[in-house]
Amino acid sequence: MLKDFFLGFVKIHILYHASKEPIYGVWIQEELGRHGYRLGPGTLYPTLHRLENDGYLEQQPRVVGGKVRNYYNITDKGRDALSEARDKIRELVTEVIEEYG
Amino acid sequence: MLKDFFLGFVKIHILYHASKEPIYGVWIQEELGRHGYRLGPGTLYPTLHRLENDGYLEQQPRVVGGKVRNYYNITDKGRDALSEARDKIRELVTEVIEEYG
DNA sequence: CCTTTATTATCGGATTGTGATATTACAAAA
DNA sequence: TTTTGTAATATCACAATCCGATAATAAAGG
Repeated sequence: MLKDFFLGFVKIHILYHASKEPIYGVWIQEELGRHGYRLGPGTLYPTLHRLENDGYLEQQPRVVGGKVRNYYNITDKGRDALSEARDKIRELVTEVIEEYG
Repeated sequence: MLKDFFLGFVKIHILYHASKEPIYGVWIQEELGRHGYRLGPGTLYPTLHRLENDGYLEQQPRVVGGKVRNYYNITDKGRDALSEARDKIRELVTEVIEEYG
């Protein structure tokens, strides 16, 4: 079910949060959990790496409480993708959900 | 880009249209094109087959103008998935797009 | 040291995505 | 009744992705 329909949603959530402030793995995992998306590390980290590899995010490791955390910031390309995603979401909403039409 | 974020959107569009009336390959391909989603037969048909295989759609072949067309209807499971998708879309909208918040 | 805790990394196999190409089946034309 | 045209669907092959399970890392506290 996640895979079938909602992994794109998850990626857009990630871009959105990264556009507000730097994020890191465990934090975004919990944030996604609050939205009902439960993904394990085997899905989460490859996804972050791919978003980075494809140029949507960039890494910025920091030491916090003695532990290294890989913070991610959104890139310009990521902002563009987020902007396009917003358009597509609006379209989807007006098509599929009547109340916003 | 399609693959990275929007294939779930495409599948939800398909479920939505199949919930309104029976659809078939070329028609939904053109309909998706109107929304800016261009997918070739190598993506479209396996996607339809998978949706059928997973129980979201069911086939109903008809002969139209002498040609066989595989019409697809949505199933109960498909309606459930569409309903869940609507919830997730609402959530995504209020989170990612301020004007609907 | 050893243990705990937080965080990130990797592995393996099944599934999926996709461009290119082939197939089907009927209609119309020859 | 063979050939040609055409709308629609099917398949192939290979790369990319998904994801549970498991491992690795590194610092803090004992």
